Amino acid sequence: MTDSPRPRARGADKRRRLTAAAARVLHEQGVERTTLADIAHAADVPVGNVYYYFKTKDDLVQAALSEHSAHLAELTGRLDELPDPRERLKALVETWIGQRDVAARFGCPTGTLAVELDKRADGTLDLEAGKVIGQLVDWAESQFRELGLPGPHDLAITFVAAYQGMSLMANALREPGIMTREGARLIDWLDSLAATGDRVPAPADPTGS
Amino acid sequence: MTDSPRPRARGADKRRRLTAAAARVLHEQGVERTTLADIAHAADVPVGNVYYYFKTKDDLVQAALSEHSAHLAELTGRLDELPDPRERLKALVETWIGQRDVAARFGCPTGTLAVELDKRADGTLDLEAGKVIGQLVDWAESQFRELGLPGPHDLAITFVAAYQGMSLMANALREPGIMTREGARLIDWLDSLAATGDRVPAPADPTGS
DNA sequence: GTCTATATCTAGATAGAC
DNA sequence: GTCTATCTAGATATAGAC
Repeated sequence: MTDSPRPRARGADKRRRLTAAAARVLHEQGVERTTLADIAHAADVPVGNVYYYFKTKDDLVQAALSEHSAHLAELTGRLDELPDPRERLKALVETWIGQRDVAARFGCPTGTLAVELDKRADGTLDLEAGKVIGQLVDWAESQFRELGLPGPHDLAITFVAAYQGMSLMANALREPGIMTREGARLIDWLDSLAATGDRVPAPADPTGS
Repeated sequence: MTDSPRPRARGADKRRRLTAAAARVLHEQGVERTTLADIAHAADVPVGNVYYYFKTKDDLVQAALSEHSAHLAELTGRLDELPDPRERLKALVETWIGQRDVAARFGCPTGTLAVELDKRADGTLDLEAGKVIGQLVDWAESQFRELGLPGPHDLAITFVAAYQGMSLMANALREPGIMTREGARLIDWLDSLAATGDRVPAPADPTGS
């Protein structure tokens, strides 16, 4: 508030570098196998200096999750500019297919983080990754609702589950082609929706599809 | 070799207990967060004694994977007694739904293990969990082939990916209901197959499963 | 604000007594 | 064959010099 002569100019830069490095390295190596030295080295910051910007390792994990969340928000924000909700969903699948090589090597950044954090018994970060996945579900649900499809929430769950499933399989079997084939199948599924019912209401069919 | 008066009677028992405890605890806590003391305690074996049965921690992880593989083989072996391949697949999905609570808390044992091991850069165990998933894919592929459906391998990938996806989502969002709803959807999908193409012959296929 | 040196703690692994 | 005591490495975190 007082006139501080921007003493944190380079400091903020280092914090940003550490956050970006954490997001990348934690995705590649997982939380438990990654040391602070790994992140510091990737960010080109002296090891001991990390604690000036982040009090604990978990704070860095939280920062990485925020990074993923912001990245997702930016991506969906761009997709929102497309006029048709169905085209937005299909474009998202295309994005995933485009990242098939990294998915086959390291899996979905948020999904694999969720798997690892869910193993925690203490209530520290075990649900934080789930929130980011929930953010994606919410966005997808909005698209399905805008399309007038019945059960938009369940459709969104199915949609995101398909992405997580194909990412895990591509990763476990080290086959990027799984992303391509399952992605195409997912797009077909999006196209098939409402082709059956067409009209909006859908009397009383909670099962959908 | 000589007539040893079964000195390994209790020894073999302890090894079995350690393997079973490893499978359970590694599923619940993950590999990196689980200590040898955790496994020893769960197996009711003194901590230092573990090394008499397993040279390294990774040996215990491998033993847990073998346990999961054997469990899967036993399960599919029972399903193979059903006359119709489609019923076998549907019965498997029912089994998964029946385990929804543990899936929502800890995820699929093999799938979460695969996610964690895939993060390893060294070539130690990073592909071992993928082999167990491949074992499931192979079994499912046999069923689809026996049904005379085109592209049985890809169908098997889709099938297992759906399972992994719904397990991960149920786990990340802590909602067992996802297993129920997505499981029902998966069964509907199985029923819908071949409704399109009707089955092309494959009348007497000697290779079939 | 930045960084080095170091304290502390934990877990994997081993030596050797019983 | 069983178990205890201990060694050692490495990682988080801190104290304090610059």
